[in-house]
Parts: sequence; structure tokens; C-alpha cells
Amino acid sequence: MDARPDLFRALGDATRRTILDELTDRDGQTLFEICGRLTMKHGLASSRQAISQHLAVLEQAGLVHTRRQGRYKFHHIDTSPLRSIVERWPIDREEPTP
Amino acid sequence: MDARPDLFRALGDATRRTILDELTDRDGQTLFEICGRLTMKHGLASSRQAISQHLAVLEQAGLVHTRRQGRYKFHHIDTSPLRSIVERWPIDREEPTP
DNA sequence: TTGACAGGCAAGTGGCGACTTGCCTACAAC
DNA sequence: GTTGTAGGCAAGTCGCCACTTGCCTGTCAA
Repeated sequence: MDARPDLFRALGDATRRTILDELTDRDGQTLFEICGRLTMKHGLASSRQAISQHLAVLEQAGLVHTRRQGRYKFHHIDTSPLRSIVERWPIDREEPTP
Repeated sequence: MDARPDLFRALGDATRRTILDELTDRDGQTLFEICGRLTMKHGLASSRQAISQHLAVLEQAGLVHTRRQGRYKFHHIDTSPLRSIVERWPIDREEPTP
């Protein structure tokens, strides 16, 4: 029935949406960087394991890609799956008054 | 932290997404029409109460507006809240090769 | 090689949300 | 009025999901 249920499940959680905000602001962060910034900037006191699981969900949805380098794992945002949303339920264009 | 959590909660359920598909195909249906078409076209055997609750969630998210007329209540889709998604996490434009 | 750091895996728990059940209100035709 | 139709309300159940807890793997510096 549904093309990619993982996408909507990933967007369904507020913490995961904040992670996407954080990666939009600064792309390519590690898990510990994201943890620190979520605590500092957004006032979220989430554990490392919780964030790790969130990142796994985001990666499964194709919204985040990872790149390993030594003992670091960098996370990169990919917003292209969001395109399927506006393609599925077209948004009426605002015609700018000429 | 989050502008409209109701929007993402509404999109989080597969049945609600199918309802949006159905309203995209034919706008302004009543509750019983939606029930019938979900059963026929999409093979969903959802009860009237379940669909009613789904429609309430969609309306709270601003994705569906209702219009009463006699004992009928017509449901209309409104995709404009979806705009906030692509505005929040901008999608890289595909430049058409000139 | 030992310690510290970055991350992973898996079982268990608690709360929220989808769905049911049962009864009620409103409008219309007869 | 009575009957049938369209929809609403509220309590209860059940399963999934976010989060925790505990331990393990891999990498780098000393």
C-alpha cells in the first residue's frame, strides 16, 4: 500500500526531527557531537544509545548516510527522500502576482 | 522545539496516508464514502470509528478541512501544511541539463 | 600492552497510540 | 410520531516504539 513507510516513521519522532535540524546546520557530525549539541543547543538530555538508535532509523529511511573513518563515523543528511512526499500529495503553487 | 508535531504524527500512520491518497483522488467525501472506498480499492477493513478518529487527527494537523451540510460532513484535503516540511529541510534542486 | 575513547548489540520496561465496544445525538423520509 | 441513516463520544484493550541497562568490539595514544 505504501511506498516507504520507514520515511514517515523516521519523521514521526521529535528527537529525530531535531537531529535533522542539527545536521542541516552542521553536516557530517559524529554520534558524540550530535549528543553534545542536542544537549547544549536544544536542551535534550538523551542518552548516547537513544541517539544511536534514532540515527539508525534515520539511516534506514535514507535521510542520513554514514561514512566511516578510523574510529569515527560521520553522519550526513540527505533530504532527497522528502521529495516523494510533495510528489505524492501535490502542493498548490502560490502564483506570484505579476 | 517543534513547530507542528501534529503534522508529523498525522503522517505517521499508513491508514491516514491512504486516506489522503483517497481524498487526492476524489475530494470532498463523507465518512461513509471514505470507509467504502478504503475497503474496496485499498483492501482495508477498518471500522467507521477508526476512520473517524483518523480523520480527526488529520483535521487537527490541518491536512483536512470539513464542511457540514445537513447530516452530511464532507472532508476536503489541504496539502499546504506539507510546505513546512520542505521549507524546514530544503531539498537540493535538480538542475535540468540545458 | 594498557588505558581511554567512539561506537555497537541485545534484552527488558513503560507509555503512547490505534482500534474496539457500546451507547448517544442529529437529520431526514415515511 | 417511528424508522433508518450519518456521525459523535468515551472507556477499555493491546501492541508497538522510545528509552534504558549492561556488556561487548574496535581504534588510537601512551
